[in-house]
Amino acid sequence: MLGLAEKAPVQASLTAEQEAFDPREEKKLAIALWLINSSLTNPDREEILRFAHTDSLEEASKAIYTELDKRGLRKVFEDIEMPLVPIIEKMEERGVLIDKEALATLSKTYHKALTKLEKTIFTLAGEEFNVNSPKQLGVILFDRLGLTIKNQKKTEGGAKSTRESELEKLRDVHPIISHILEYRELQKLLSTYIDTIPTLIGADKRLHTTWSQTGSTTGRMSSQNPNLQNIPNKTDLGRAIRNAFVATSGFLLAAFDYSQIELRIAAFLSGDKKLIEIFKSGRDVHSEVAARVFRVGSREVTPDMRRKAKVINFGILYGMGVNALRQNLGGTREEAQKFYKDYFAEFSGLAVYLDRVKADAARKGYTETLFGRRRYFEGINSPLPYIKAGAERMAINAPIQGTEADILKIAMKNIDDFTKERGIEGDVHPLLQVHDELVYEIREEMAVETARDIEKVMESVVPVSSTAGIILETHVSIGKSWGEMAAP
DNA sequence: CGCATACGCGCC
DNA sequence: AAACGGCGCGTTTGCG
Repeated sequence: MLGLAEKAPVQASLTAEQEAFDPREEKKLAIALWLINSSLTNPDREEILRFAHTDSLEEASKAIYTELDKRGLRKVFEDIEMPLVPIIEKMEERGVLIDKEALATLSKTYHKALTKLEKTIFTLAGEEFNVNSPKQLGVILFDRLGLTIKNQKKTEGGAKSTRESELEKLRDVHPIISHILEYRELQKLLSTYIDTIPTLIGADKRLHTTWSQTGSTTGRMSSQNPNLQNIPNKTDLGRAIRNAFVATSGFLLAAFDYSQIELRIAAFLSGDKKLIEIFKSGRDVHSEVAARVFRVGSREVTPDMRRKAKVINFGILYGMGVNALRQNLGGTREEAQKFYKDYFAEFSGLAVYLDRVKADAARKGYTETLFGRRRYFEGINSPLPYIKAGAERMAINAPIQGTEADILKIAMKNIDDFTKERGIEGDVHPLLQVHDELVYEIREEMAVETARDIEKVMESVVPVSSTAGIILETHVSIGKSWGEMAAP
């Protein structure tokens, strides 16, 4: 059947030199290359060789390190990324203990509820269909039941979207909607977490994710098989999954998170006087921002004013425009426009900074974090407005998210150093990194004391002289599981 | 049948 | 239309 010429294996043959090249050196090369061009996430050997237009790793090595120095990335490489390599290896090796029975219990409960919801949905729809299929669901909702949404969002492929934010608009229009939303939630929790995690547990009853040190364009880490950076936290049903992430006997879990770290970074990178003052005051940032934008006293801030301030505060970090702001706030375009204008009139230092980041990115082609990590932007000078605007949003976010990534990576190293200095490496094990949070397993009798020390180590990662006096406030909580943690 | 894509959604 | 940055992944669907 198969001719010999067909299906010839397209395997790149390894040269003797490539065979002999130290795998650890190759791993370092991959990291160096990613620092040079962070679009190349998780670069493989092929990418490394392609960069230097060679089939010799030795040659590629020279080219890559030369380029690393040329772009001023040596310090990021040596001081941030290299020390992290063995730490990540230890994290992968140790893994995190999973309470399989807890997940089995959840599975039973949620499957029962799911089946019940499905029945109700079929009754309300008047027929059976696959609720997991957006296509079939769309037919039921928009054709058979004739439900309509004004300004109905379309999907990439042109179909009427059934995503949550659209269904929310129909919640009060038809009783099937709330059931579908509940069904979606349970289905997601079961298929992605509750019924999948148990299949990935090792003989040691622990979950060993694979961490990617070079997994994002901004400097962040990523996690795969499974992704432990998106374990549910928002809803009670989802958060219950965290109860299954437990400490080994004789240990406790300790979670440390940097409070509002991205906004703090935006404050000191921009040098915005008022935002800096708010953080230095130690008060609630969203309330204080609301007070200033709406020109009321701190005590006169209503929950709705705070909510709006929170939306725009987060939006800033992502380069959000007026339209996206309106989308999030509800309300009219004019209201959103006024709010947007008032915000930047008040925080003018932030406005100037954001413009400067865009201008610098356009001029130089890249942005830099506090520590010099770079991200390049293909489309920053594109004649196509939407391409340029897209690149500008990424450019605004990159120094902020990237500085956060730098800080977390340095924190991991400094905590590792701290435990070695104390001679307690065997009592303090890093388990997880979730972008602004670190989770450790610490020997029970020393957990509280050590947690307080680690908290201080984290707050000292960047000297206040570099943060305009803003403290990188860190919160710690301790518990037997990731789901039931409390301040010590 | 395996694979890529569309869609949707979990986290920060 | 979309209009907000960064990830990984499950299910469905259509294709070869």
